[in-house]
Amino acid sequence: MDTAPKQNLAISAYSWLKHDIIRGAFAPGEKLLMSKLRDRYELGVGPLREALSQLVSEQLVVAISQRGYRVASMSLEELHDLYDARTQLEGLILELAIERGDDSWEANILATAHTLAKVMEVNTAEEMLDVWDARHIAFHTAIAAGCNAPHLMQARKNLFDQVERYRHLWLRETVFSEKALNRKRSEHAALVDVILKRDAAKARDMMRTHLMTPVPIIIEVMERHGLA
Amino acid sequence: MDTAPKQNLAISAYSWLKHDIIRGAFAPGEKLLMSKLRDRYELGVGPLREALSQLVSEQLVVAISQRGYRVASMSLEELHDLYDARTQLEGLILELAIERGDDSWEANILATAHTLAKVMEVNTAEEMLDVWDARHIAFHTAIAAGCNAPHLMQARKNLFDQVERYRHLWLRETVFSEKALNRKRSEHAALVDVILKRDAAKARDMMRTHLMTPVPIIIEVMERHGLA
DNA sequence: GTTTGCTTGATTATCGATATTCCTTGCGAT
DNA sequence: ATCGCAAGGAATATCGATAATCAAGCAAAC
Repeated sequence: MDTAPKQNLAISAYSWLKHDIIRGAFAPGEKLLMSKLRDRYELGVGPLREALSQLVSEQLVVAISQRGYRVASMSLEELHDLYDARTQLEGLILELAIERGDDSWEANILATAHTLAKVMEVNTAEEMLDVWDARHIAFHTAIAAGCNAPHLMQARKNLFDQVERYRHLWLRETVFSEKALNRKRSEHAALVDVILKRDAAKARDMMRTHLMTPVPIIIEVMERHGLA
Repeated sequence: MDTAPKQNLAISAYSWLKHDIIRGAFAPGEKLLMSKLRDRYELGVGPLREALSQLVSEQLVVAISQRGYRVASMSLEELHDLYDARTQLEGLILELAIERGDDSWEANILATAHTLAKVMEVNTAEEMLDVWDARHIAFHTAIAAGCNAPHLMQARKNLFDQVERYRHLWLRETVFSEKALNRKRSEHAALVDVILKRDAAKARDMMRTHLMTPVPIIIEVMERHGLA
């Protein structure tokens, strides 16, 4: 059967708002007028407030009582803290995964790495970006999943959602550069190699370096866009 | 001036609901009828839905579209995963804190440890529980704060909020037992000692052991209460 | 010239009413 | 007896209207 989940408007509003905030359709710090949001999404204030409440929990939006909602601001300081936290957490999770991962974990890493390595047959540039990013995320998630700790994975996802606004700045620079893509390709191959050899210390260091490479590019883009 | 923050009803509803869920006023898995919540807190459905949305983000409540909200269930499986995640994360944060902590970090640890060690002059049993718990949390938070990574601290807090329902089961058993309290006291003293010596590996092991001690007690209480 | 207070328009916060969806129960057919 | 289905009751989801609050502009006073 066609099990159309029939989700309620608050959930839809949440998805759309999150998407638009991450993609930069709303500027950091921008006030989110209920009247504007009503027009844009054709929704009542009820569902909107529910969606915004959830985004406040995720720290993509800040609420000021009696004064509505604003998009969370971005700063170099937060960028550094986010990537610091993310790098440390991903390193921890990777060590656990190497300690705990089983055969199907290894198989999934190889499968997702393979899929990621051959993103070729795409049409438009936007599609390229979406496809590469989705497979890139799937690859890293497959690695992390070996830690066998759902709540650590949840914490990882929370951090990732927060960093995604910054990361998206980097993505546009990388995906459209053959050179940058090739560099990522070889980094991923080296990572897989070390992980399958279960060399935890080396894998952790490589992962940290790998995760940190976007930071200088993001800083450059932020300064260019006057965000810093 | 008396800066009464004048927070809106949704925020109040969030605090009350969270408090009541953690303290077990609503059973795990219990359906949260809007009509009942309306009566209990004397609020409209709007603020309630906003509060519940946030609790869904924190995974203390689950929402099923078109079918309302339920308190998140509890299980031995989740208990083990939560404590695993928490222990690993707290260990990571402690290592970072030992590497990065400065003089004022050390001072705060000593200060909060001292305050925790002498919880004596309390009146009622309930007050004892609240005071001891607050100081206990302050002590551990002071240790963690040395990592100097706000977003890791946020991830830590998220995990803590989720574990608090389980932890509360343990708290009632521990705080009212002079023997258990003494054991915690000496563990804390030993922890402070090792931390100030900046012995990261040993400190991490001790911290993990310390955090894990409640687990068997919680399992016992859960089985007694038919939660498992 | 700066500050204070008032007025007015704009915005948020909340509730009650309505529409939609879900769940149970009971009846009839197989 | 069991299954399917329809009807009624219960609960959720949403909107529009109203009340409460805030922000800007102007005027008068110091």
